[in-house]
Amino acid sequence: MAASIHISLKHKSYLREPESTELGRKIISESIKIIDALGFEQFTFKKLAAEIGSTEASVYRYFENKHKLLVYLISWYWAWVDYTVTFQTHNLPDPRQRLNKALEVLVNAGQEDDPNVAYIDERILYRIVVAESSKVYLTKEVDAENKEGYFLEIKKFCRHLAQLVLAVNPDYPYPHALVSTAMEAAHQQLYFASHLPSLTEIKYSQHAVEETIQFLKHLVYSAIDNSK
Amino acid sequence: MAASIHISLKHKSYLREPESTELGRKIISESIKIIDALGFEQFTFKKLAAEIGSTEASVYRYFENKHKLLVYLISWYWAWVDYTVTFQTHNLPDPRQRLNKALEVLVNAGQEDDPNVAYIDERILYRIVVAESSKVYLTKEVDAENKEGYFLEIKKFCRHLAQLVLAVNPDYPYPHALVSTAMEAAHQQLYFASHLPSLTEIKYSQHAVEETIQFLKHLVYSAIDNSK
DNA sequence: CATTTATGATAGTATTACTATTGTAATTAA
DNA sequence: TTAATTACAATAGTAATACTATCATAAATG
Repeated sequence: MAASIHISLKHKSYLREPESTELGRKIISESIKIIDALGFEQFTFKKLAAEIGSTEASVYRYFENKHKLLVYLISWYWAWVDYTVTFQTHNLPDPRQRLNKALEVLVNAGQEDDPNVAYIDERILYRIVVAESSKVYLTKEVDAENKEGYFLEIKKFCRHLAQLVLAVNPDYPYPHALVSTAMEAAHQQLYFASHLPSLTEIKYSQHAVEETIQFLKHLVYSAIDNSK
Repeated sequence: MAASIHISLKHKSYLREPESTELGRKIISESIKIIDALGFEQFTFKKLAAEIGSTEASVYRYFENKHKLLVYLISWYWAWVDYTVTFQTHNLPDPRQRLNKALEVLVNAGQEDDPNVAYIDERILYRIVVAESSKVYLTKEVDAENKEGYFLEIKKFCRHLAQLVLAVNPDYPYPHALVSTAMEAAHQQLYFASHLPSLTEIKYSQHAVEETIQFLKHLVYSAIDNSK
């Protein structure tokens, strides 16, 4: 198990920093469990407050609304994945090895003993990311929230992956489009495997993650190696 | 302009068939406009009823809730795209030509004079599909709704595209995963181009559609042609 | 020791997401 | 032609949601 780390976000989707207080950390850890159990639509601050033995009003002192809490969780996740990829590719000399490892982390994140944080269960958070993450930007407020910097972490990770792609082939013309597609596909294919299996060849089993990695690697390298 | 067509769905996301009455058709056409204008979260049956000069209770006789109305709209869209692809590829002899055309329709749908239906504005519906379609299956009810057949249309179109892929190369191992990825990517890349431009090379302009088609064709054919 | 800060307790509001009932005009069936 | 069905509008009402506001108090800080 890696040493304890601290992930800090570049924006303020929160009103008060949740990492800094006991109540704040309970809000994070318990909201992860409830969103996973009920889905984001059925998740309310009232249910959360009841679960942590606090009140709605107290939760509202940390986050303006549940959407901003989701933004926080998803941003935290991308910052954490970015850190994990940096960490895991650190000593790999070959660009292909680095991209391989990055894709493995992208699909596998939350399954292994990556760097972790005590009050966040990355495995459950990963399920939330798979099922709920597109809801953070598929709203009418996307442009305003983008200006506030709410998507800096996902953009940073996208840039990071795109650089790994360009290190393999500097002539590939769509590095960001390719990796943003792969980032979404990683989660979607796992979701399809367990809920809409006729949309994918990936089988819902203990090998789903490996199959998804295989699919993504084939997709990504076929595209990269087929340029110039 | 193609002859008027009738799209009928295989499931009953509705309580009463909206195509069969004046009020039903008004519910469909006006809900498309309001969801596009306000986003799905801000859309309510009360606002819809006010706009069409009816009442909430009357709208509830057609759809149990707004989620099922969205399921109806998105299902209708996929059935319509499937029909359009069938129509447009009908006389093309070469498998690559057919797959090309299918990808063009996928990205372009709603921009051209495809087969249409009087009370549905396909261009506006297309914007809804881009921004809201993943919300139909990213819910806790996905398995129950899948059993009800709510996703038959998207699955059918996925199967259709996968067959076109296999006609090009029968040895490609992930036809469904590839086309479900492409279906999502088509919409996502257009959305990113206009709201999160650093996630893609596609520029928000009158050429965004063409650039997306280029990207997708490169992605799909690289993968297909790199097998066996 | 004074004061700020964090939280809890409680109350209240507007909106949402419905359900139920009733009256009536238009269709359809006998 | 009349009787029965249906489609819809009008109205009322409920429980839950998504907040906002106020006040008291305990704990931390200066």
